[in-house]
Amino acid sequence: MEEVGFAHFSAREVAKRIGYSIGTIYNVFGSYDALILAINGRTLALWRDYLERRLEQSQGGRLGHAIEAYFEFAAKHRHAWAAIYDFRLPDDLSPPETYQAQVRAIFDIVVAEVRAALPATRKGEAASLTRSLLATVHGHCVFAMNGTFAMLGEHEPARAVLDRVREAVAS
Amino acid sequence: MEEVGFAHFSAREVAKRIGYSIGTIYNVFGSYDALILAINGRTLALWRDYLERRLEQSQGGRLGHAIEAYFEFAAKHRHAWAAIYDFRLPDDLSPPETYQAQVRAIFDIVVAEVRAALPATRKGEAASLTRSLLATVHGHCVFAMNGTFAMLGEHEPARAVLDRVREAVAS
DNA sequence: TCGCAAAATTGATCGGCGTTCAATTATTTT
DNA sequence: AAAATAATTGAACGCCGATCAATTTTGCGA
Repeated sequence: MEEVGFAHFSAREVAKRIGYSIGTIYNVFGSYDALILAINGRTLALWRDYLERRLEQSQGGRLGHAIEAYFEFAAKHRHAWAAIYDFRLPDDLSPPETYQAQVRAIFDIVVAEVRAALPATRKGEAASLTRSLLATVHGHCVFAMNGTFAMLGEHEPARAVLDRVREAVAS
Repeated sequence: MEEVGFAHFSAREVAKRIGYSIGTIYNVFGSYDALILAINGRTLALWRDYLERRLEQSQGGRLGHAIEAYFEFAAKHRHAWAAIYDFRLPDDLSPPETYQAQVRAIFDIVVAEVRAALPATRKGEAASLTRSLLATVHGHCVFAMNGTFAMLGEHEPARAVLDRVREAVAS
């Protein structure tokens, strides 16, 4: 996935590379979708690790470092990161609980940082504000990675989104 | 595309539905990627029309109406809208100029609204701020459409993003 | 109207994909 | 060693994007 990206990823190629047959892949994962979900879940775990390590070695400006971690991970693992969003389950299915837990684990890390950055009177907004700020950072990261920002003449997406986050926390 | 979504879209099915053979599709569009680009370009045009009409019948709170238009269009044309972002050209290619012009046309409409909402002293920031706010709205729309917000307990994404936009314009 | 060059259209063919499942091989248990 | 269980295989199916020689349709000058 990392190498070829979501569009050119194939279960057959996975089988070839690990020295098993295509049938074994299906015995283990059950379906193509489940294989993708397993890979994306693993990517989320790597992403959380990356974020945690990046925050460990951070003293001040922790929100800024969290944003940098978001952009850096997406840049270092373009294809694997994009696959998280390129893949969509059929409308009538939800991701497995283990997958949802991975998403919430990343969310929880960021909530703690946002809450710490908020004045005492606003700490109750932390969860709601974090959802919004994650979406904000994600939007900037998407436009940075897919060329939309380049098309519109934006060359400092990380700085732009940090401005947005600071405004929201300070408002 | 509208009907089956990017993942299940196929040039062969298009040929079947319009009563031509697969070969003719390739003679006209040249490649699968070019066909997708043509469809996505058309979706962008529909999107711009939708935005323009929505702003025509708007007196005050025009930025709010623009955001609503973003969300409404994405919801009304889920699959076609998602296809704009699901499709990625090979890394060494840029979208054709006509496609880029469609993107800029939408951008220009929003810049005018942002500029109008900005105090005189800040109108110079309009372009840069609009790029950032478009990314902000896009991020919220993505999380609303792909279930991330539902997973995290956010049920009013449009309200949240309007808060962000107002903060940025008023900051 | 006819003949013919240019343009448009076709669909068989190729290699590759997700998916299935009867057959086979390997492992464990008795 | 034999039987039972588990793991693995890969041919077969229908679909896909892509190609291109063969065919059909169109346009136009004589």
